[in-house]
Amino acid sequence: MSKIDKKKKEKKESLLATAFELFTTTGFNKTSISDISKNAGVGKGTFYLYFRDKYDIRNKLIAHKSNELFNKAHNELLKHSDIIDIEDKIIFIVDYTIDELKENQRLLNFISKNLGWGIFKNALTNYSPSDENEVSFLDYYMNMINDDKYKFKAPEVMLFLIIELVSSTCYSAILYNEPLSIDDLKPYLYSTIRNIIKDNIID
Amino acid sequence: MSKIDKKKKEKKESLLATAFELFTTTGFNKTSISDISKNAGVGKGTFYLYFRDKYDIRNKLIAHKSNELFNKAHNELLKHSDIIDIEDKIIFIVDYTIDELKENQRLLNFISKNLGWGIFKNALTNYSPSDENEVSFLDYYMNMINDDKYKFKAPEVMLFLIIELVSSTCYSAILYNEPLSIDDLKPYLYSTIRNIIKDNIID
Amino acid sequence: MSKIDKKKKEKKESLLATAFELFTTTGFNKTSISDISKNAGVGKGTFYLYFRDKYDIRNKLIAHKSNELFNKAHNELLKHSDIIDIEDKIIFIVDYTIDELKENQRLLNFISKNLGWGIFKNALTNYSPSDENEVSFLDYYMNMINDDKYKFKAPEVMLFLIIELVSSTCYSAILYNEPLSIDDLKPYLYSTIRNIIKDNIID
Amino acid sequence: MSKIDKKKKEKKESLLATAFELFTTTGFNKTSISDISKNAGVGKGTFYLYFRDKYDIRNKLIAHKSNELFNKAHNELLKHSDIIDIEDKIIFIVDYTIDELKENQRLLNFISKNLGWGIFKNALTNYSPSDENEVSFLDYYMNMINDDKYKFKAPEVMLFLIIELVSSTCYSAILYNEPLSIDDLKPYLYSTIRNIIKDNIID
DNA sequence: TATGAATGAGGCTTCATTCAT
DNA sequence: TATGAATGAAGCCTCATTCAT
Repeated sequence: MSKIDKKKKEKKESLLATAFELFTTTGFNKTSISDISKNAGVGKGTFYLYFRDKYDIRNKLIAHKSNELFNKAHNELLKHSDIIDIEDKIIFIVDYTIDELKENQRLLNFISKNLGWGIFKNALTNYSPSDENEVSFLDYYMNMINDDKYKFKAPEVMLFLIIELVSSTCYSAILYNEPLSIDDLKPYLYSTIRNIIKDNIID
Repeated sequence: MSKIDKKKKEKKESLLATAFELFTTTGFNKTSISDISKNAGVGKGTFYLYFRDKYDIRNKLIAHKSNELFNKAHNELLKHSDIIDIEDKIIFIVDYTIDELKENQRLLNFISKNLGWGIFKNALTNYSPSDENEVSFLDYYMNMINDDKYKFKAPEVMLFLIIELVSSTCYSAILYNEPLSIDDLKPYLYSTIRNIIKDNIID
Repeated sequence: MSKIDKKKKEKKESLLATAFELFTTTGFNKTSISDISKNAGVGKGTFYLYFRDKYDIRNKLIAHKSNELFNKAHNELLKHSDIIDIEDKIIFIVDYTIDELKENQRLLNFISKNLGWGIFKNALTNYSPSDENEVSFLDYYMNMINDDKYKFKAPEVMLFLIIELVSSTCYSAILYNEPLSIDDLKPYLYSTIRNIIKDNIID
Repeated sequence: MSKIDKKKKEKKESLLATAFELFTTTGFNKTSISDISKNAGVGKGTFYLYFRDKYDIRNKLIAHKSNELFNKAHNELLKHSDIIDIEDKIIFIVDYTIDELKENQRLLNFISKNLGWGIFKNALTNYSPSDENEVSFLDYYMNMINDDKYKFKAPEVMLFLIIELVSSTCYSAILYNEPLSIDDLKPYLYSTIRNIIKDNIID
């Protein structure tokens, strides 16, 4: 990579990092492009060389951060060869992700406020891993489904239900302990998830 | 009520109605207080006599509209004396509400974007019915729980799970048919809800 | 007129006067709305209460200034009851106007750069004199034509040719003495104008 | 010409052609140097190697295009050896040029908006024909004057009057048919031109 | 010569809020 | 109470120009 390309990448990453920082502390609406540029140490015009507008950089951040999150969980799962059932695998990933978000509440806040099924799917589907170690989550999920000993009626719906349930309940539980703490919530949540999965098995 | 008080109420209601109209068509961010006042037929300064700012009127709208929604469902349920089990009652309310939102997607859009468990609970708890016919949803729900033949471990958590699951999945399904239409989703959804309830029964 | 209306009129006129001042000294392109507001002693937002944008205020200025100019000439002509022929009348008006512009080169610069037949006609036709002493130039001209002892083939074309000829040649002659001074140009110009008029007489 | 010089000329001409294209379609103000460079297929910095700024390239374009126009008319006139009188020659050139502009209204728009006597004379005087076939219009005109059977009082003033009259009236007539179409205007225009010329003859 | 990334001044416009009437 | 004129901060975005490569 040439010296110029390296500088370009640096700038872009500086902008992304700064935007994330500001979005999660100050809030998306209250963060201006001016703020982002200034804090990233680049000119205001430079922002527009890399992103169309505030929404553009936000969407790219969501895609990036979501995938990062799932890749971490995925890599962790790989280390546990004893987890075989899909139920257990999904619970593991959910649990790992929840714990991550518990540690990084700003990330949770940012993702939750912005991540619906639409953007989520879009982010995970369109995301082309630039790093070899990255894995498309949807591919990974479908492989998991296919490798399982059971067949499922509607795996996509199953994923949809689980993701929406987890993301919306965690938001409130982790950030506000409302109506109960995340640790207290977990048993109910996981039991519900297992039920969703069982419901989907074709006998 | 004096003539002056009537005029005051009229103005306030005109502002609320206009704000709802504009929030749901133009969007919250793109609606200015100027727009609201102008369309409500009152002066811009008048807005500030009744509401602190845009967020204030939005929150009041959410509380109002949410409760309206649940009251409609509640009144409808009263007509069905044959529905006795709490499972069936809850499904009935959810189903009725979903159908309402299907018919009024602008309302869905407005509420979903803004309604998390926090605001929801706040809205439903703090809402003091100004009309005799209105009923506090939380009171109503707790009565339903107590009247049932079963006892439940954590009724609030149960409600939390159901509300979050329903509201987040419906948003995507009704508005975008993603990942499937609301009618196709219903069986999965209701089955999951029944499981959540069953899980909570104390044997 | 109420106190408020008086203040409004004051602001508007301050903006118009300042804009004219800046357009004619600094140039239209180099004048920003910020400049106009600041120099007019009003807030930037106030500008937008009275004018849509820079082009709006410019057009209103052109209409206003053009009519002012012609009204002066008209009023002067009224004092010369000995000028009877339309040829003489037109020459008088042209001559008077040229002399005015000679004294007010900034006005000339402003009008010439912006005044084509289209805007000119528009300005003079649509201009509704708010002052009793003002007269619509086009009405005035057509009256002159009708009152004359001769009939004319195409009075509008005649006016068109004269206006375009005068305005375009004066610009260069007055402002730059190119290719000759306005005083040296006058004989040629007036002779040409008389020829244009004679050409149009229906025998 | 070396290969490098040829490439340089290519770039310059590409810039000129692109600028003309953009100025006449998008408008001078709305065309940025970025647009010009990009569409010309060269780097933005390259623009500054050949032109000082946007005004510089515009002026060069005016000079170039104006002369091109008159050269075409001149070459056409050469084919008509039967046109001898200066009156007829001038009318021929004017008529030919008007017809050209009628066919190329974008060119008319571009030139008219920018071409006053000052720039015009500048363009035609300073223009050093780089091509052998090109002729300096002013030289050509003065030759025509000297060769004629009559002597003229002020040939330059005569030219000035004619050019300003034609260019300002044509703009409105060709582009907007205001106040009449160019074809309807021609008789009045040519008659006026002939009068201007006759007025200038020294008996 | 040629490039195009980087800059930041500067323009336009909106809008929440105030306050004199 | 009710109004809406006035404000100016703040946001967005463009673009001429420079300069390291």
